[in-house]
Amino acid sequence: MSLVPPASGPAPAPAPAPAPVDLVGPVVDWFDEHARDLPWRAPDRTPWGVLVSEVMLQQTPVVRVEPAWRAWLGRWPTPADLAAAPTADVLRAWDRLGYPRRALRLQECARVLVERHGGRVPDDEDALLALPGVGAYTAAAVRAFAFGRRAVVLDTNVRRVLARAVDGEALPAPTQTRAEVERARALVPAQDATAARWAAASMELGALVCTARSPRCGQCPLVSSCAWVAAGRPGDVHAHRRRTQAWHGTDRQVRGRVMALLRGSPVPVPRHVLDEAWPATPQRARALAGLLADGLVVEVAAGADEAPAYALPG
DNA sequence: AATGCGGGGGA
DNA sequence: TCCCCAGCATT
Repeated sequence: MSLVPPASGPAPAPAPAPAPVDLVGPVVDWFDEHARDLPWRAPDRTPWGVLVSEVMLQQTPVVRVEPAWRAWLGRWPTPADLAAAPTADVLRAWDRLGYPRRALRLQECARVLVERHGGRVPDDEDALLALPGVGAYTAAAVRAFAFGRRAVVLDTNVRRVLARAVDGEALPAPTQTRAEVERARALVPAQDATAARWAAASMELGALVCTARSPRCGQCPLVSSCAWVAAGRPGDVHAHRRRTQAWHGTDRQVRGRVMALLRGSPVPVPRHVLDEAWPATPQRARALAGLLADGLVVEVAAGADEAPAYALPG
C-alpha cells in the first residue's frame, strides 16, 4: 500500500490532521481498575440519590459528602420526603457542608419534582437545567450517572485533565470558556454507555491521579501522551490571575457563624445573642440582612417591648 | 466575564 | 498560611 497519490485524477486531498491520541480508551480502562466504591455509584442507587450527591458535591469534597449523603437519603429517600420536610430540619441536616443556599435549592428542587414531574427526576437536559440549583455540570452529571445517557460532563477535574493532557498547561483558566466546552463535547464518545463511562472515568482520574497539587503522573494512563508531561510540567500560566478568596473577617465568615448559632438553637435567638457572636456591628447587620434576603433566616415576631429574634425558616 | 457564597483538610 | 474542592445564580 502506498500513500503516494496517483499521478492523474483529482488533486490529492490535503494531508489529514494527525490522528488525535485516544484519551477515552486508556482512561476508561484505568477506571475499571481504580474506581472508588462510592455509595451514589452503587447498583441500588436512585436518580434522586445521584442528584442529591451532585448538589452536595458542588464545592464540597467527597470525604465530607459521603456520610452526609447516607444520612440524608436515609431520612428523605424520595423527593416527596424532602419536599414535605420542615426547612429548618433540612438546613440542620445540611450541617456544615457549606453554602447552605444549596440546601434551600435542593428542597425547592424536590418540590418542583413533586409538582411538575410526578415526584421523579427527569432525564431530559432542559428539564434538569430548569431545576433550582441545577446548572450545566449537574444536569450533565445526572444524565450520565443516573440514566447512563450521553452528556458533556465538564467539571473542575475534567477541565484539569484536558488542560494538561491536551493543552500542556498545568491548570485550566480560572473561568471556563466556550471553547473548552466545545472541545469536551467533541471528545465524548457517541454511545450512551461509553459516554457515561468516560464522564465518570475522566472525573475520577482528575480526583485521584491528575490532582491539582502533586499529581501522580507515574500512575497515570495518559503519561506517555500527556502534553504537559512532554513539556516538562511547566508552571501555571494563569497563576497571576487567581485571587485567593479571603476568609477571616469576611461577610461569609459572619454568615457562617450566624447559621451555626441558629442551627444549634432549638428556640429563636434574640438579637443580643447574635451581637455577641460577632462584635463588628455593620458587618453583622450586613450578613444578617443577606441571610434574610436569601431565605436562610427568618425574623420571629417578639413581644411588644422586646428586640426581635431570629430562627431558621419553616 | 466577574462576584458572592462555607467550611475544612492537606501540602 | 495557602489553596483547593463533582458549581450556581446574579450582575
